[in-house]
Amino acid sequence: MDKGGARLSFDTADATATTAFLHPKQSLFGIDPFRKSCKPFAWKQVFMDPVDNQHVSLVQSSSSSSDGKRVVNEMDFFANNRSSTTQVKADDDHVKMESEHHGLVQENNEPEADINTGLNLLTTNTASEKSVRDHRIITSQNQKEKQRANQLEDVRAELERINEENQRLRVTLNQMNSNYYALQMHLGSLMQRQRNLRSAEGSEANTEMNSAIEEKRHGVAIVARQFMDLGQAAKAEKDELSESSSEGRFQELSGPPGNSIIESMERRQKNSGKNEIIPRDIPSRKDLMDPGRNQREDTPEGRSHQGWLSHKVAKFNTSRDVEKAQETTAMIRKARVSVRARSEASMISDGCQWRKYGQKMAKGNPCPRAYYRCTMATGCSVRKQVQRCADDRTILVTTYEGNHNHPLPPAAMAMASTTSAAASMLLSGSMPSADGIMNSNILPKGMLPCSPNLITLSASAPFPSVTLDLTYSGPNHRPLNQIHPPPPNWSHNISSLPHLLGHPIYNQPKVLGTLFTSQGTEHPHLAQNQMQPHSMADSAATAAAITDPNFTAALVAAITSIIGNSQRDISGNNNNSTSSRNNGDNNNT
DNA sequence: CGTGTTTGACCTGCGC
DNA sequence: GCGCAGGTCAAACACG
Repeated sequence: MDKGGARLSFDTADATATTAFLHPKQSLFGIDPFRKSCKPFAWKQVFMDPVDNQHVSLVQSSSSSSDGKRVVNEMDFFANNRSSTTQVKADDDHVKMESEHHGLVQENNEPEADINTGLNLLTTNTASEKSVRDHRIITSQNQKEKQRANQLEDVRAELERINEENQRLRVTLNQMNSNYYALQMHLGSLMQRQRNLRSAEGSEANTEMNSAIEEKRHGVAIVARQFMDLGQAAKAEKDELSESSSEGRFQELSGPPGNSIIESMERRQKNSGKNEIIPRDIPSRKDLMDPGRNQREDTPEGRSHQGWLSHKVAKFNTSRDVEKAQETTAMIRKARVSVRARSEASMISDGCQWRKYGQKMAKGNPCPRAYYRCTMATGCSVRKQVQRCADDRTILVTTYEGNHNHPLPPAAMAMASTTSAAASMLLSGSMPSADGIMNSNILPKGMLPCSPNLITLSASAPFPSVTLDLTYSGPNHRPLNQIHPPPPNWSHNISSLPHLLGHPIYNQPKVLGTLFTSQGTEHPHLAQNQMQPHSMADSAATAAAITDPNFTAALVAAITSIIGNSQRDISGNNNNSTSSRNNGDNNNT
């Protein structure tokens, strides 16, 4: 029996249920008064073995037998562990309690059984002793009530504690799920790139790749850890890793998906440079952490902050590399994820805190574009633009840029992870070649910006972007997970890929292989080289990421979060006074 | 008085 | 070089 007592609940055949809380140190003697009032000769008894404090018995007496004998039912809950025997004896008007009674084993349901309640009480028929016995019974009942109340409070407190624990675990689980989805996509992109490299390089490169695979395995584990702790911790981790591993490759593998834009851009640079090694551009990272600094970083003072990887910079610090690094910086900074959602509110709730720093009238749109900066941490580089769609003003287009350098609240995790994963997918998973998506525009014209498609990739200048369309609520629009036949031009239409969602069989490398094969070649590298600007492989790789059911789940989580928050936002904004100065803006979400 | 918003000025990149 | 458009800055302002 549990140390804190046991809760016994019986539902006997005659529909009487008795519940008692027992303390191991206490033997209980309980008589059901209600039942007794109905059936004067029926009673129940619950008691505990005083010897081992673990033996609990229920004794039930019934007056139903026609010959006047009581039928006693005993339930022994610990019969297997039983070392001493407690006997139960029922009598017409009293319970005889004997002192220590050992050695006699009485079978259940045996009438005329002796009773040993273990209370060490001697009972007779004298009035004084009866009153004493009654007093003890009452005292026992009072104690039982107190015990019960205490137990209830304990249980209640325990329940609250468990509930809190549950909430924490749920939050943790959500975070881990999001991280998992992002990681999976990241891994898929890495494997795709590995495949390309393997085919492109000779046996020497293959040897190198094998070591990379080993590093990758290690790196992925580290990725998971890093992704849980974005920001300085990840930065420090990278620093540490860079000292103990082969240089560039390991770093790119160990980057957390949250920072995968950076990694991806560097990968892009590598690939575009025909595998030449590009230095990890320090300003680019710094730029992400503090974009306002990027205009000042040309000064020696600005460069003085680059020390944490200066030994690498010196290694590859050619003017060409610097130039490429600057391009990388720009690309990283420009990589964007747009979210289209229907909202009456001026801003969708994404769990972060934002400060408006500007507003501008954009050409071709009567609605002003608002500029926000994340204020959850000093130096956080994330910015977002909020603008209503010109064609449908109920649609709010929110464009995110950059990576948070701080832990996110649970409410922000879904959106942040989704946008980060989308950006990662855009910049890495779909980029087997350098020129792939950047020089192509996968989208058919007219996809942007108000199409009802879920995901839209655009690599058109000046920066790559991915649009998550959450306006899928129309009656003519199908649910996300519903299976659709792929449209004929699906390979060029990433936004139609959600039509394939719901196929659980996909695993990204297989999908990639299948897609390459379906293109008519089994050699990814060959396929890549044969690709048109509207790259099939690019599309396929991205398709693999998007069609991953896990990505769907991440998206759905984000959508749910957004919709829920958005609706709360709406009601919240409706409560706000219609402040003209705020122009309906509510920065704190 | 601190915080956040507004808004005109300024900067930057790009196309011509 | 010039003009345009997007993006950012920062002083002024409003609000609690």
